[in-house]
Amino acid sequence: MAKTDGIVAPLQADSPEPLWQQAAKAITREITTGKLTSGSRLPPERDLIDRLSISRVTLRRALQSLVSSGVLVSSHGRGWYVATEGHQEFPQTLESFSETAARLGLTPSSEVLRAQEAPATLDEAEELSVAPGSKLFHLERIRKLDGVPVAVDTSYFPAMRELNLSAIDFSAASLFRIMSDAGIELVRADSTIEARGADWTLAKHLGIDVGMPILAMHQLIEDSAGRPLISSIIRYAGDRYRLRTSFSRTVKSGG
Amino acid sequence: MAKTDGIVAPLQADSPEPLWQQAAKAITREITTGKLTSGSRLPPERDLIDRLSISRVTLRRALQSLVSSGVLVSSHGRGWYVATEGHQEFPQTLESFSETAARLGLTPSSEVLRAQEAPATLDEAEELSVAPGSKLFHLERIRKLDGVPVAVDTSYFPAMRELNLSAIDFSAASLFRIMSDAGIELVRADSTIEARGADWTLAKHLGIDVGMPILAMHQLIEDSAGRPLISSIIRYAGDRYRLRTSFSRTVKSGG
DNA sequence: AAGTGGTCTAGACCACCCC
DNA sequence: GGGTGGTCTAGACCACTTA
Repeated sequence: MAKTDGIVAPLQADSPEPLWQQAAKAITREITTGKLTSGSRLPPERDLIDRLSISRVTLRRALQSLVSSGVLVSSHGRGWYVATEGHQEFPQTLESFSETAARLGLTPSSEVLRAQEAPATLDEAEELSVAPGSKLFHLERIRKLDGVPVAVDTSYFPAMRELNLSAIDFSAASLFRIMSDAGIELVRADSTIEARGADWTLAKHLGIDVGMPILAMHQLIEDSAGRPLISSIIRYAGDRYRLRTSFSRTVKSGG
Repeated sequence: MAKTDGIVAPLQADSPEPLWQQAAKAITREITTGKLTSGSRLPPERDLIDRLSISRVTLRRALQSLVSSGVLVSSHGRGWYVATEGHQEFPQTLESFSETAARLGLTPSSEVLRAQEAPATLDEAEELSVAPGSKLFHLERIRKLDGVPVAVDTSYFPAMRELNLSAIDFSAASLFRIMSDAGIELVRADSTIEARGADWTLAKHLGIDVGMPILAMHQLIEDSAGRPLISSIIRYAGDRYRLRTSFSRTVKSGG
């Protein structure tokens, strides 16, 4: 009975990170390491609170956060289940470039046009809430599918030392992955999406004519505290890409 | 001191609706009726639990739900505030046409191009999971802001009897409102967004040149059981509209 | 120091599922 | 009936803000 076959409990109460977040991560870890497979049932809540040494309310807060990230689903009277690929709800999550590539069976690649530090202009500084003139890292890449140019991605963000930017091969790296590895959590992206005509530069990079339709998405990506961390504009050739997402409508007050 | 100047408490424990939802609605009501104005501070949590006769945990669940719908914001140590226009977080759902109009202070209107029943084609039938040849209602409208044509909205959906379609003035009606009034809940919309060039018809309706950039969003709107109910394509003039939303990224394990 | 939101607990009761 | 998730409570302690 001392056999803790499954989720264990190294949660620490003195950490600045709330217990429920630690619990959520502990559960996620069981899934990513394969100890809990897709579609399988979790131990009952009353077991988990013992193993994790937290209260049921706290555990449920962790479980709830995993529901809203689409990792778990609950079934009243039956139990908690790891979300299956098909059943996976992605409320408000945009399919990423590499996810799209995988879905279509195509190989994604990048051509780096620019990867350097530069002092922030007034506009850039205001957008990211940093001091004008402070160091920003600018990254500009052509994104390709099976070698065909599909989009131009232009991003900038504060050149934080812990990112170790000089060591990175941006033709392969994912910006989200880099940030995540540095312990920086990106949780929200305020986005605007519009259609424009291609300007000369963009037309050249994408191999299309000037004036052809371009799908432009601007995102201001924030951490959990709402601090803006990355500004990004990605411009897709209109006839080569399509954004996919699934919106869920909020249940407004019963007017 | 018996003066309950503000939020009162007609919550009923025997209702099928959870207490925290009732509480959330009660608070929303105070805002929509103007008793709590934009930017103003709410009474402290420990007051509210007395007035509403609920526990603090339950109240906080209600408050939290209003945060995620962008109605309230909290400030540690200071209090709860009604979200202001400027502080307004991006909608977690896609901002609707009329919501956008309201945000910009413009008057939305519609010109009806088509509003009639027609038998479903094979493609239409497949998309909505109905029998080919069954009655679909087709609605096509030009959407305007302050009289300026901004988009063409083309939708079709099964001609359900309970919708009472012949009695509706589609130049003013919202499709979502009609469905909601008929007791039909629209909860999810699988969406694709792309940029195209305007064809001749669209150019004519929007008063722009052929080939100008168009932002086209296709939505397949589903009820809570995942049944497709409405297929809709809305095509915006690229230089007159911009979609706004806020994506949340799943918090993956801290690997 | 007082007031306020943020986190957490232990325990209760209910509704649903399956045997 | 026994197991499971869903809701709710009363009370505690902590962290931040304001004076």
